[in-house]
Amino acid sequence: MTVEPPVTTNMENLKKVHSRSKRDQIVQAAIKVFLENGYKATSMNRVAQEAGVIKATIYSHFKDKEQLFIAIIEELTVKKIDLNYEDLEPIMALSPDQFIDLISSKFSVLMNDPQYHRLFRLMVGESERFPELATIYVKTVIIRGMDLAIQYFDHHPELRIEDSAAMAHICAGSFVSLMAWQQVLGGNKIRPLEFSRVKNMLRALICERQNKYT
Amino acid sequence: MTVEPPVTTNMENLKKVHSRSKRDQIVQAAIKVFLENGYKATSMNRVAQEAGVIKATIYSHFKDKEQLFIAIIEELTVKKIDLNYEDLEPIMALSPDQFIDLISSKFSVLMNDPQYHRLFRLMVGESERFPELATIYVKTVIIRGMDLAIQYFDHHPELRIEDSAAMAHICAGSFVSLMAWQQVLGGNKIRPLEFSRVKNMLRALICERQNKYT
DNA sequence: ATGGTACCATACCAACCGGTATGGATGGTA
DNA sequence: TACCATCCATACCGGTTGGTATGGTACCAT
Repeated sequence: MTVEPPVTTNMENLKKVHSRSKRDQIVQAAIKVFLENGYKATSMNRVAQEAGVIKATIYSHFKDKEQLFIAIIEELTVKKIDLNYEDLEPIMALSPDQFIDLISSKFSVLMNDPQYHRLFRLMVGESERFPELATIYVKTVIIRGMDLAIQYFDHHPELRIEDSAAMAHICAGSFVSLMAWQQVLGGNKIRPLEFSRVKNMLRALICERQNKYT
Repeated sequence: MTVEPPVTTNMENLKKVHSRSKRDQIVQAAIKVFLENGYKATSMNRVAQEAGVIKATIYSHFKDKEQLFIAIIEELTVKKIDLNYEDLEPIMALSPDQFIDLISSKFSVLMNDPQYHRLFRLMVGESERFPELATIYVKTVIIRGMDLAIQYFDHHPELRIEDSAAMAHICAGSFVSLMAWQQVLGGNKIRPLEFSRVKNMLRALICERQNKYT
């Protein structure tokens, strides 16, 4: 399977031998390999090769494979996806139509990002072996995203939404599950369901509710 | 532990007469070990030990590890979950309220079944390495379940649902994603969201729509 | 120069992997 | 009785795994 390590002396990168850039090299390589192969099927030799680094160098920055894995998951969640807390005021002022457009555009990005699909696979697949990482993912990605919708619904009593958290979940869950079964599980090749159809249906559910009471 | 001595007449089996119960032992053990550890982290030695069988016996029934894995996934989908096609007539006659109760009760079972959570983890986690298995899962589980809801909405034009497939997805997706982030990812320990709240919100969205036009 | 640090290259380790081989025990069938 | 397939037990195979050891090189601050 694995080929013998290359004999190329690679110093093509910066001569900065200081640790920070080396650590980043390792993390970036580990992200790629872990996302492609999962935890158990990823070998440290492969990570070292991908990083252009010797294996002992990895172990001088990370205690073991598990710590490296934790580091890359944190990199992919708290440091990257971490939904930058934009000002809430202008968002709260949006019309329901505009708000649907806003969150749709955010989920649409995830729909079309193969790397995010791999992260999703990894988080779900390893959630029993690494429950603390699943917790990080829930806290930094899921809850933060849903809180935005909850606040919006709470600020718009004219929508007559009795349970804003449940409604926020229905919105977010519809989009996430669409990505899961269409992109991650490959349902788009069996029975495609357009993102816009779900978006429009959600909009109808929310906005026609509004009309009913105005 | 205890081996069943009497074997019923297995006529349908052509080649191996004595093998059926052994094969089932292996499959059941493999289900347990694969669901607990994932594909790569499952060793054939461990499966053999769990089945109370020697490793060579496994290889006399299955060509290799991959074929055994495929067999257990098929066992867990087409042969087990396979939503038994009950008569559609009585279901189509249900009121929206009753229909929501019906599908809620079905998803509620999955919500509280740890083995199904593990199957979900396995399917999502291995969907890139075993796309054909993900396809089986989509065809036998997801699509069959959604078709029921699609037909119901199509049979109830008074609900004024413009896109029955999108609506069916919103219902199913809301429940599945709830299981995913509450049970599979452990969100219930961070921010619990009751199944009944989502159910009631969905009912409100569907039924109040009906009232509006009657 | 000196010492310290960060890295590379290679080799090495015990443990385990998927899978096979051999040889003996059992039990049903003819 | 003899046969034959199934299964057990053990040992074995080449290869890979996570992780370590050794020894050497380039750099940097003193």
